[in-house]
Amino acid sequence: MPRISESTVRRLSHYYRVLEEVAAEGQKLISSHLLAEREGITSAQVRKDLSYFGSFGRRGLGYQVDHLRTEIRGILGLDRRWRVAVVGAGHIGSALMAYRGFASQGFDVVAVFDSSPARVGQSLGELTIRHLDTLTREDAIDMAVISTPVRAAQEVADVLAAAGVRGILNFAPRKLKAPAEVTVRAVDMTMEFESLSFSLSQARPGSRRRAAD
Amino acid sequence: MPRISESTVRRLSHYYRVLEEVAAEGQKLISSHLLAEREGITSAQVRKDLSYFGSFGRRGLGYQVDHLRTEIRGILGLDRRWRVAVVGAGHIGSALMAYRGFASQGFDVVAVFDSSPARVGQSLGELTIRHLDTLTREDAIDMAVISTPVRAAQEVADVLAAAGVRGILNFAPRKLKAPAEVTVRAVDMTMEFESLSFSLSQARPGSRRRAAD
DNA sequence: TTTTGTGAACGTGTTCACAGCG
DNA sequence: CGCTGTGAACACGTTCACAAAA
Repeated sequence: MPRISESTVRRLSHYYRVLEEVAAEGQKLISSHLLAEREGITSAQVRKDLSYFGSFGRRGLGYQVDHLRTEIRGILGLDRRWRVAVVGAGHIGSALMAYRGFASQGFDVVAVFDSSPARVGQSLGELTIRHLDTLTREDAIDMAVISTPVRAAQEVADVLAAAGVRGILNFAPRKLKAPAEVTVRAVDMTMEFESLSFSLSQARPGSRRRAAD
Repeated sequence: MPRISESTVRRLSHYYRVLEEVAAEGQKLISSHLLAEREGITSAQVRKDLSYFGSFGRRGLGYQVDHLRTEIRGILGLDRRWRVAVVGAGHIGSALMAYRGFASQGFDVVAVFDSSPARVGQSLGELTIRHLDTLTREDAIDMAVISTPVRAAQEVADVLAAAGVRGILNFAPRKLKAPAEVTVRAVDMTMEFESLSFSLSQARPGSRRRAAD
């Protein structure tokens, strides 16, 4: 099996979502063309992505929805539950915890940490906010969300790595250093806004105020 | 000027951030090597990225921090202010509005919308929540954040496009269709978690419970 | 000598196009 | 004939390596 690109993984998530919808509609079979349709993807891309993991379709027919869904669930590691910690119980951290969708997909937020003495001990949802110092390997955290201020982010990442956390989703706008066995993914809102700003600036050099009347 | 890749724009954001820091430290000059250092980028990449827009450095010397910062600010469109709307005053929408960093970078949240009758009329920060029906071109919104439930997202995007909004940052886990003149960027938390799940599953086939002792 | 700016080489991901199989 | 699976062609972004300039 070749190395799987990040784009392929993202598309697998997408296929999985489509399969869930299609399954809910009672559809039994689906073609690569139909799987591609909703995204801006080609059917060849779908087939290529899937081919990295096996041959799941039947020539002339397409893919069996239930079967493919099970396969992708396994590939993505969604056939188990993941223990998630949120570090930084500010706005973003709280927003994430409030989002119900995660639990249904296998992600259980089992701990929340904050460094503010005022916050520690308070409850957030069904959890009590803890100080990060109390995190141990016994917590068996699989992945963590860093939603702290940027200046604390690297230190938090170090503590997490030391506690055996193997996946980090970083919301702080700074590149984090982490050991090779820790996967770090970043969501950088500032960058997203700046990308939009760039696109909007490029689109109509000269007229910058509003869209054409 | 060639088409600029998304990765280049993201790196420009990074360079800009580094330049801000370096300028604050009073540094006058910086080399491509130093600009690259903090990210996992090569110095050649930095020079190539910048070369798409002009020749900002001096051979043998490097780049003047202030000058380059001004140039990148212009390239990214950060030399003006952008009128931003938040649609969906739930957890994520509120979290974004509470984030102070945006205003300082030129992004002013000037309107918040929600469809819930209970929410409309309430105040959020310094703004009063409005129904999306009241959005007009007169609001002169440049870009909008969609932080509604997924089922409403496409309809919201249509309304935004019709009101002349030219940039959308979509937090709903669904690909949005929009006219060519509207730039859509997506932040998909579910996909990020699933990517982590994939990485963690791949890392140690077999042992799935926790990191090695 | 230092460091930029850039064509050329390289590597990686996407698309094409068709063989293979139902 | 349908549609998948896949090598080959292609497109695009990154890295190399060096000429040009300070």
